[in-house]
Amino acid sequence: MSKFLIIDGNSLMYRAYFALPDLMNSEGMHTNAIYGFSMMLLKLLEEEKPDYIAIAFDKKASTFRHKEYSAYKGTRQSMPEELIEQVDILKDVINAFNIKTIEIEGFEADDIIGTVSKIASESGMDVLIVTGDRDALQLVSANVKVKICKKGITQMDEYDEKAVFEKYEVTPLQFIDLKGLMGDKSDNIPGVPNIGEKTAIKLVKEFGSIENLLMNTDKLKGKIKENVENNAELAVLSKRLATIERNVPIDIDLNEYAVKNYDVNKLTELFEKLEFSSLISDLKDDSRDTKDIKEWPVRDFTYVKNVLGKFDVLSLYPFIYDGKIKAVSFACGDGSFFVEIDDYDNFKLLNNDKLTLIGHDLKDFLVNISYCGIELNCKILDTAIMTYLLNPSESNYDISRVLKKYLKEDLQNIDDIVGKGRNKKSYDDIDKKLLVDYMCSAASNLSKLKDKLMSFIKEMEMEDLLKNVEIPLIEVLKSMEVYGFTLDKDVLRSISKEIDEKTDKIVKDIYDAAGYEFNINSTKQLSEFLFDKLNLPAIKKTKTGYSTDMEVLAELIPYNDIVGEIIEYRQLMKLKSTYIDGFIPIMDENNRVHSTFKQTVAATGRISSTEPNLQNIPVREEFGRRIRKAFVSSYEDGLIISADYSQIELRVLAHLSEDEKLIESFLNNEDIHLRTASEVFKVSKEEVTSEMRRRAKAVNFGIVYGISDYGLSKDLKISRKEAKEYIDNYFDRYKGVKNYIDSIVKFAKENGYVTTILNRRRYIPEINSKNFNQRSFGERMAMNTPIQGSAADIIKMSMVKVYNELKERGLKSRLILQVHDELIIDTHPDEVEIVKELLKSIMENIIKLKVPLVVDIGQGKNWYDAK
DNA sequence: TGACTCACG
DNA sequence: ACGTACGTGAGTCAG
Repeated sequence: MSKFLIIDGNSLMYRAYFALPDLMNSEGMHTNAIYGFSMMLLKLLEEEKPDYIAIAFDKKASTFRHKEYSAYKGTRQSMPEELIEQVDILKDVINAFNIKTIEIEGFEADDIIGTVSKIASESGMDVLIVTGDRDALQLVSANVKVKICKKGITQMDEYDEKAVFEKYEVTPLQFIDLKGLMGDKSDNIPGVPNIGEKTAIKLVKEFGSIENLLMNTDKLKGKIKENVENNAELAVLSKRLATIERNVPIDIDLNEYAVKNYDVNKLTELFEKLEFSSLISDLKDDSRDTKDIKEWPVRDFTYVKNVLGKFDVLSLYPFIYDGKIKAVSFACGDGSFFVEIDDYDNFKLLNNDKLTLIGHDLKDFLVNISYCGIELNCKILDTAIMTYLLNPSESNYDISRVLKKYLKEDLQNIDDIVGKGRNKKSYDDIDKKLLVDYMCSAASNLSKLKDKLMSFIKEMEMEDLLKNVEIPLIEVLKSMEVYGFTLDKDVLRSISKEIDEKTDKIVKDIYDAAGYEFNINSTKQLSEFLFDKLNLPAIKKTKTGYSTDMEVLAELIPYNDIVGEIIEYRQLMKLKSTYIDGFIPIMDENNRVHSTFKQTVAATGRISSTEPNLQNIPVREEFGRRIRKAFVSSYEDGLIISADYSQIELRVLAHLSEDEKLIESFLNNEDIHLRTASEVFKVSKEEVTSEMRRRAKAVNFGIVYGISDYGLSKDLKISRKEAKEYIDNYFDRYKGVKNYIDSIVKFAKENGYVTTILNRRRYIPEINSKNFNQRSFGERMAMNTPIQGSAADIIKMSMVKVYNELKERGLKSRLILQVHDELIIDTHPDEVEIVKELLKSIMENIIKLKVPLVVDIGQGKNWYDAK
């Protein structure tokens, strides 16, 4: 926990002045207060090692207490001449220590200390108050301690709650009552006449507070009773005067009080003038010790420039806050340092093709600066992606987790520094020291992390995958994100209107049928309507009640016409909320939406798309498919060109399994589902009906997913027995596939993982589980991952090549989207033919498999027409 | 925040 | 006997 040291400057200055003999330098200047103060400061810094420090001073002005009691501090003598002449120099010394002072018009140091200690302790710091005044004991709490000068200038007593109670037998807050009763000569607080420390302690112990005492004076007797009763008002006033104000209206940024190295040169110069030779030698010793450890590694871009002249590998870790890069930490052979960002143009310094930038999630950073027009041509390496390759099933690749796992480095969690949700701090409120520490340790560990990860990657033979696919893909995805997909708002609006009209009618019908109004979006209320009101049969249960999903509703259609309307309502609401209401507000000034593509999320190696998800735009149903009419080219008269791999997963399966029949089918460019139907149903291809083909298609899907009779039976709504027959027939005809599936499951059981064509690896610990479900799940993953993952490998390779080819040829057309087996190019009208040729030749030839890869190209003025 | 539902390959 | 098809992301409700 951070420690905030706050010093009562006036109090310590007086203490030093009175405790030391009258020292003078050769110029005849009095120096004892400065000397003593400096001694105390050095000692405190060394012993307490605070993270933050501030020194409070009284401000010469009438304080609020004078307004209440004109005699307040009336007996105090004015400051002696010999001390006055030291004040300004002392403040120079403090300044050279790089310590900030706090003075506020109208308030005493006490009140500043009371307020600052409250703020600091409330923000979770430990506070240590140093003063010569016992009054401060009232500020002691669980995380506030007070150090009080005892004798001379070096001896101090430290008080926590327990120590206060042990010594004075009252709580810190009762200290105020104590002073209210006994008064204080030095502050001229009157108190109650004839009540001294002894009596005051007795009374506070017995009654708890002055207020309670005054309500119970009947329990007192003799002189004490008389005195208290006659001076009730005085007691209350005294208490108020003795109470340290803890809510002084100050606007304070605790970060500004982070401990910094003192300015050795300035301090030495001052001490020389003051002739504090012993302190000068202390100073030098200390500064050597602390310099390395406590160096405040905050630099600017001039420093970055110097570093870049010396090193060709640089680690970078940015702090992106509210979409802006607020700061960056760098690390290189010279150590690590932190730079606040005021001008993105400074990043142009990194534009150097000899430079290798190591980062963790570099795309975030590159996208961010790209929006400001800055493109870097340096080489890059990304430790997040490396970690993902080593194990793509992790739930996240936060830097703190990765460093802990691979380097056993403990890094504070960034959420603890910045805060989360409604506790998120404003940038200025973030503890700068923690942030700098966090970022510098992140950056300074990246290079070591990279080495470690690289050794594992080489061991697993994933170096090619990393260097030829995943790393180059960063720039491709960055470009896709920054470029965006252009939408036609009018198309969205007109579909929206159409949906509104339809749903208005449907909602009325449903309410009429129910006889009451309810929220159709609520599964709970909908199931009450369906299963209680209409008494329809509840087919499926969920954890929380009866299911109302599509499968259930479809079966309920024959029972009541309203069910059809409910289904339609659901579909329309989904379209409107997700694809229209969800998209319009995120369009930029050029009518584009910018998705974020995630490279480290899908365990199979696929990329995913978020905010918005452009990989699930409707296509299966005609009405929803019309949404795609809104996805247009950014160019006047430009086209959307779509290039999709035909049956890529089954082709991959043919390649991996080397199944003769499957290979033959693809070599002959057959209708694959038709062929499967003729095999499974043991008829000639001419005899295959559309229903048979539909079922065979489901069987093929099942094979890719890791087949089970249960899953197939559910999908086709046939008996498990029948499903099992299909599967048996399939495996009988496609023996190569059967062998492959058996062998991949066996491999996974023995090795604990499976791999793809490019050696991408996924661990499957579930495969040896004793739990049947877990184990079956593992087996299906073992079957599906090499297929889905290899397809992902292939299209990723194509993306890199298509992107580079468009770039090298200086074409205006852009790769803007990937949907697992499909690439979308926003095509300039002059480049339609070249783009189509380029796509087809690159994608079909990106890798040589045992079957050909076939790419279908579509084009149109929008995505709908590009099919 | 988790559960449900549904959009895609 | 067991009881899920593989991989994702987003909107909505309800507690």
